[in-house]
Amino acid sequence: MPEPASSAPTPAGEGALPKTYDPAGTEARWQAAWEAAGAFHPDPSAAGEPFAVVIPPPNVTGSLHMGHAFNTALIDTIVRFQRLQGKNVLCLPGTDHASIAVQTILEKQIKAEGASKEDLGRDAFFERAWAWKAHSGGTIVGQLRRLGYSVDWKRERFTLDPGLNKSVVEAFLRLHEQGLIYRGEYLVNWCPASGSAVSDLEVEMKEVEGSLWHLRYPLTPLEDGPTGATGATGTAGAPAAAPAPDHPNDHPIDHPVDHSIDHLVVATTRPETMLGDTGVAVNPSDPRYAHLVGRSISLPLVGRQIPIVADPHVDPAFGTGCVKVTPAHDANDFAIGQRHGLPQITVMAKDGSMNAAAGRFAGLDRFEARQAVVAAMEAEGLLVKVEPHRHSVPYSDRGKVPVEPLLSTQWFVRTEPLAARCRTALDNPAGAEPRFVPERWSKVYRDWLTDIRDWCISRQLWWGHRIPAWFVVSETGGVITEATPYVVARDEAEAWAKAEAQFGTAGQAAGQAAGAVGLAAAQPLQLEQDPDVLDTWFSSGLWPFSTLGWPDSGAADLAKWYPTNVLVTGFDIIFFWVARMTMLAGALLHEADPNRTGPDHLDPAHPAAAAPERPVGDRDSWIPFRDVYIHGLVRDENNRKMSKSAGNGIDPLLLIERYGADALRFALVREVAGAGQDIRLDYDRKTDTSATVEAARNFANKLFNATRFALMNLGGETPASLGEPLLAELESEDRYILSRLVRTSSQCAELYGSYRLGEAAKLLYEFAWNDLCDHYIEWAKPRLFGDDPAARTTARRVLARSLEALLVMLHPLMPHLSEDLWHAVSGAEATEFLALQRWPQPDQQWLDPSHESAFQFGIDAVRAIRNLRALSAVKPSEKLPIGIHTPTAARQAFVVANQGKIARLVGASELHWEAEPTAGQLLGIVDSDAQVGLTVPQQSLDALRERLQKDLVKSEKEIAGLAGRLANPNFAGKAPAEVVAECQANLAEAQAQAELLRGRLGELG
RNA sequence: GCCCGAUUAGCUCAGCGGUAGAGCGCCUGCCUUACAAGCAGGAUGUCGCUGGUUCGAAACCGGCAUCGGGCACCA
Repeated sequence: MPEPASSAPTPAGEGALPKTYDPAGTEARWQAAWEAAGAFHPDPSAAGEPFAVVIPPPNVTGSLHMGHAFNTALIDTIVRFQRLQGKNVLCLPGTDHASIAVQTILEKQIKAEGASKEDLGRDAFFERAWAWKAHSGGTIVGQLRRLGYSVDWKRERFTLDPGLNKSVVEAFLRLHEQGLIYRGEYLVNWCPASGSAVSDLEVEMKEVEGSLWHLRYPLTPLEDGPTGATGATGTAGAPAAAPAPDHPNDHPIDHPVDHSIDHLVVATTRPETMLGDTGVAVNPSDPRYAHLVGRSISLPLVGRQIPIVADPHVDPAFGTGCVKVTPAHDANDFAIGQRHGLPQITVMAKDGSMNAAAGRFAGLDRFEARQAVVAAMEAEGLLVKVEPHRHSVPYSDRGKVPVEPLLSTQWFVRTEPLAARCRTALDNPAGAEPRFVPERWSKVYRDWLTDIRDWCISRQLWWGHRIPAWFVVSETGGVITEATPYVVARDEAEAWAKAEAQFGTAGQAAGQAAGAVGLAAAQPLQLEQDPDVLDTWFSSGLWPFSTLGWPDSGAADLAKWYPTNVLVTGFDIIFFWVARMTMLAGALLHEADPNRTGPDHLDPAHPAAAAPERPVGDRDSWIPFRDVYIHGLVRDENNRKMSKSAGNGIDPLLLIERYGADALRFALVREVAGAGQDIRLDYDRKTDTSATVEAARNFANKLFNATRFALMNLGGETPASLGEPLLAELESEDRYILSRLVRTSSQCAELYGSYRLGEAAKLLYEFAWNDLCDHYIEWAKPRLFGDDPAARTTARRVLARSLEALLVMLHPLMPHLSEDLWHAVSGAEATEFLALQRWPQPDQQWLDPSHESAFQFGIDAVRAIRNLRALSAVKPSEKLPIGIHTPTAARQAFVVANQGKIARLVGASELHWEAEPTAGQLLGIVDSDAQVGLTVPQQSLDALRERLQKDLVKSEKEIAGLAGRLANPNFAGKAPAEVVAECQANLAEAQAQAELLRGRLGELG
């Protein structure tokens, strides 16, 4: 016995064995053993087809929930299966720094201490952040280990570690060089709570009950109206001036031009933004207002003269058909403003309060300002009405407050060229890249890549990758503005070099070095690194290659394992993550060329360079993963998505402690049969129990006991020492289980390989519980318990083979249990691992459906007898004479050959067989060709009669259906011949059975 | 508004052209020396509704209903 298996089954004779499996000790032991042996630390130069998965790095925001356990169970099942296929498997773990989420947590903590991050300063803040990372990351890694994740911990990465920072900087630099990153002032989603810009994806629309305020905007009288004011909108006048004469419908006759209009009414959900209005827009084809286009409005409360412009965006049917235009605070207005050259006036500060441009409202919070503006308008008699209005408001995912569209200078990734490349890959005629499983998600992915908007990647945060751009602040008076020139560089030294080359005057380098030495240069060069950091998803987007060593293309891991084989993740991050990875890979690895010069050249001396890896020239092989397996979410007992924020998450460790990691894993995977569908976990919060996981735990225990039984009956032998079963010596149940084994091993491999993991789990469950335990072992017991050495050896061989193969196949799903039991059964050294064995290759000769069906008759006959016994009043323990009646020679032979086994299984004092039943027996029907009979006192026949009646009704119903079908000439004419034949056979069978049933009923009276 | 799922036994879900399955639960009986976390036997469904295609539909197509999700969004 291997030492690690202290609580594992031990061969008979070593004293009392536990009757139940105790997962806790076993799981911890094997996790330690695997890791100590480096079992999952692959060598890129080793042989074997590469198979790589990078795990979705969990955020270091606390601990993992059931969704992570689910993802882990799926990935680990896949990679363990591939390892059993003999591939050189890398499964790379890591965690994500989650800028905004972690910073939010930390700031909350700091605030609770009565301070701010500015009070602490960057250095002290980072100390806290890294301490937090160590704590949370440690918890997470501990949880992943506890699940038995077969990842390579030596390659564990963190998105903010130095290696990944190098990738991030390099990626930024190259994208910038390619013109795919730009900086500029645009309207961005501003989260006042976190004080940062966020991307479109981090904004969630929420329906709220708001109000629609109708405000009166007086027209500036013509004589006062500085006609020059309309000059800026000159372009707008042209299309709006006269409705096209060839579109008479555009000019309804019941809208006579009203020259008495002296004001317009606009409707808004955000009255406070009126302070920043720079125009009012109407639809160009709206006859009510066409004549006013070009006139001016005197903006109330502010007094600014703003033009009336004509813009097709305005829906004449909504409200009054007049829209106030606030280009600096609304995306649509921004676009209108651009089209008409309207100024952009920002009236809010970055903390969500009103700024100086808001005049007397300055300093008020945006929501206070809303009330104040409404009150002021009302006081001036300009509030026409207020209507309740249900509408969507953009909320910040993290900050949980409405985002403010705000003009701000930020960095952006130009996404369209990247998205176009991804769309092309998806349209690859040789097969979509990546291939989504289930396929329907590719549509979601494509839709998002179509009409994509640029990606704002800068964040006004501290925790994250600092943007590798240095501003030449000496060019703009020592401050950073939108106009400040900058250089993008790998580090500060390179930044200085670049800046000098572009802007340099002699001496600034010395100035930098010496600091205090003031040179007489009129304008010494001053550099200042951008204080902002990058969106976390920018670094996550590099994950499949940054973790493998990119941009160092001499990296052996990159050469061996890129592109990875499959990405396994939830549908909720297809946009955030999957699409970002493919887009960034497209920009950074698309041109991958082994001959390129510079730091990326592949050193021909490196072993990876010579290894015959997958062809680099493969079309679109830059796509970082061949398959994307999208799984559902874990929902709670009330069908709600489990999440931290909803507070309904379940710590997987609770269930692991109660049932074991293998049980939890098996339960999660078994539930996933319909790939991509959400799974519901029936978790009882009061008792911390789950029937689903409990069932899996019971399955684990069943396997444990089956192995215990085997060990007690293999006489200390192992599959290897016993040798292969010999075909000539096999008995019915041997033929049955071996044939089932051949089919199960190939079906199961097919299911695992095509990500139908739930089906694989169910298949193995049935094979183990039904075929092996219920049927094989029970039928083989007489030989195993008997004293015929030859027969016993054959049964031992078959049992040992089948059980060992089962444990291998089960290993991806229940790694610890299978590893433990495999050691016990195989007698393998403690230094050997099931995890590194090969998928079973049972002898194809064993496959024999005719033997399977022959044995199935035995199963059916036993069941029929047991059923009959249950109906009779005979005590279960009482042995009695039993007969099996069948005219078929093969079946008679089967009964003869298995007489003792069957007698044992049905509690027969004597088992006889005859073609026809003898009189005086209580008879049960197996099928039209076989009956079973008990010799019992004629009592309690009512139950039997009832049963037979029921069967007869069923039979007759079947006959009616089948006969009806066959009577239809179209059926006989059009259905395939084999279907018709089958139908006829079924009918004959049903008729024969009905005949027997009637006979029995007749006898019973 | 656009797109996508789901609707099958009491519950959770498979099945996706040949006439309905599993697990749990339920009923009955068993401490049968691997396992009561077990064994044996059993019951349970007009497969959401409605048209159509087909010899044949739970499955394929159209419509409807209910539930859920995603995207977009007019002040």
